Amino acid sequence: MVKADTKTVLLDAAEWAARRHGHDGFSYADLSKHVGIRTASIHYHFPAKTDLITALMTRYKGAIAKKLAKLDQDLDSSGDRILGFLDLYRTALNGGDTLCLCVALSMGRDTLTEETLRQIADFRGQTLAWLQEVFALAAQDGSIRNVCDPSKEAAAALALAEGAQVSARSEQNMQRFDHATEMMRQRIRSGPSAAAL
Amino acid sequence: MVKADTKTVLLDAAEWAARRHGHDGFSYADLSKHVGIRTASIHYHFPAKTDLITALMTRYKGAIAKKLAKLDQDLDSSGDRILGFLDLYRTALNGGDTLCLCVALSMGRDTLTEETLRQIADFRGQTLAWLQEVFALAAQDGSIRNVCDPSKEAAAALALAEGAQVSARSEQNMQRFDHATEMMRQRIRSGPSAAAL
DNA sequence: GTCTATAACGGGATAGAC
DNA sequence: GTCTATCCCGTTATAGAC
Repeated sequence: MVKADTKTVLLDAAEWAARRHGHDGFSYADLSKHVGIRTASIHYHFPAKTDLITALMTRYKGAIAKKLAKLDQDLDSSGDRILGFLDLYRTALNGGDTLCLCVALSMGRDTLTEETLRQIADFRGQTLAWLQEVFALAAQDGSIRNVCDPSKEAAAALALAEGAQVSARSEQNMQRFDHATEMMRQRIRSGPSAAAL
Repeated sequence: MVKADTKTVLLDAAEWAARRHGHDGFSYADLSKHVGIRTASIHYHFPAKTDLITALMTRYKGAIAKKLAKLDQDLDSSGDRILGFLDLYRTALNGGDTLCLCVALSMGRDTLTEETLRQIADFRGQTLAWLQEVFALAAQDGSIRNVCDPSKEAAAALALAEGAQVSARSEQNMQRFDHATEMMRQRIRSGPSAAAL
C-alpha cells in the first residue's frame, strides 16, 4: 500500500493513454516516457500488449463495480442513482479528454483479442444489470417518470451515456454531454408524474 | 457516369475500411489490395491520407444530407421521420460490421487533422439541425409523445443512435441497437398521449 | 527488474521510369 | 496514371548483459 509498485504505475499510465487515444493510439514507447522505464522493461511486467489490456479491463471493471455499489449504498431513490450514474460518465470525460475505457477500446480496430472483446461485453453486461435494477426500483419508488420496461430503459440509458461521451470528446466540449443527457435528468428532477409512458 | 473512375472506387473502399476499422485501422496497403492498384498510385489520387479523409467526409456529409432530405420528402409526420432516421443508423451498421463514418473517425487517435475534426463537428451539426426541425414539427403534429425542447430532443436522439451503434458493433449484434432504440420507437408507434413530459 | 541493442514488420510518403 | 524501388519512421517483441 505504501510504495507505488511499477505494475500499478504502468496500469495507471496505460489506462489514461487508452482512454485518451484508444487501443492503437498509444504504444509502449509512450508509456516509457510517462513512467520512466524503457519499453523492454514494460515487457517484463506485461509480456504482450494484450496482457496489458486484459489487466486494464479487469481492474477497470472492478473499479466501476465498486462505484456502482457505492451509489446504491449512498443513494436511496432510483432517480438519484441514475443522476449518480450520469455523473460517473460525465466525470469520466475529464473535460473532453478521456472516454470510458470500454467505449475507447470498442472503437479500436480489430487488433483486439477475443478475450478483450469478451471483457468489453462483460463490462457492458455489468453496467446494464445495474441499470436494469435501478429502473426496476424506479417502477416502485416513482422517482423517475414514464418508466418503461427496465431492460429497455437500461439499454437506452447506457447508449445515451456512451453516445453523449463520444460526441463530447470529439469536440472536447462537455456541454455536448450535458445537452444530450438533459432530458434524462428532467425525467427525475421535477417530481413524479401520473402519466405512464 | 458510365465508367467507375479510380478516385470513386478508392473512396468507396476507403469509406468501407474507415467505417469498419477507424482512421488508424486501415492503410494504403489495404486499399491497394481491394482496388488493385499499388499504394504509390493511390498517392497520385490522394497525396496524403488526410486528403483522402477530407474527401471522404465531404462526400459522406453530402450523401447523408440527401438521405435526410429524402426522408422529409417521403414522410409527412415527424414520427415517421424519426423512425426513418433510426433506420438510417441501423442500416449503416451493416449487421454490426460498420459504423457511421462520423462515429468511426471520432474514436481515432489524435492523428486527425484540425480540418477533419472540423468536418466531424460540421457533420454532427447538420444532423442535429435536421433532428431539431423534426422535433419542432413533432410539437405541432403530435406524432411523437412527450416532446420536450427540440434542441435537447435532437441532442439526445443523436447520442442514443450513435451510442446504440457503438455497442451493437462492438458485439456485432444488431439486437443491441434495436433494444437500445426501442423506447424511442415506442414514443411514436402507439399514438399520441395526453400527458406532457 | 531494468538496461542496451536489435530484430522483424508495417505504416505513410517520394523519386523516377514507363 | 500506374508502376518499381526505396526511404524513414514507429511499433511490438526478444536476447542477453548488468
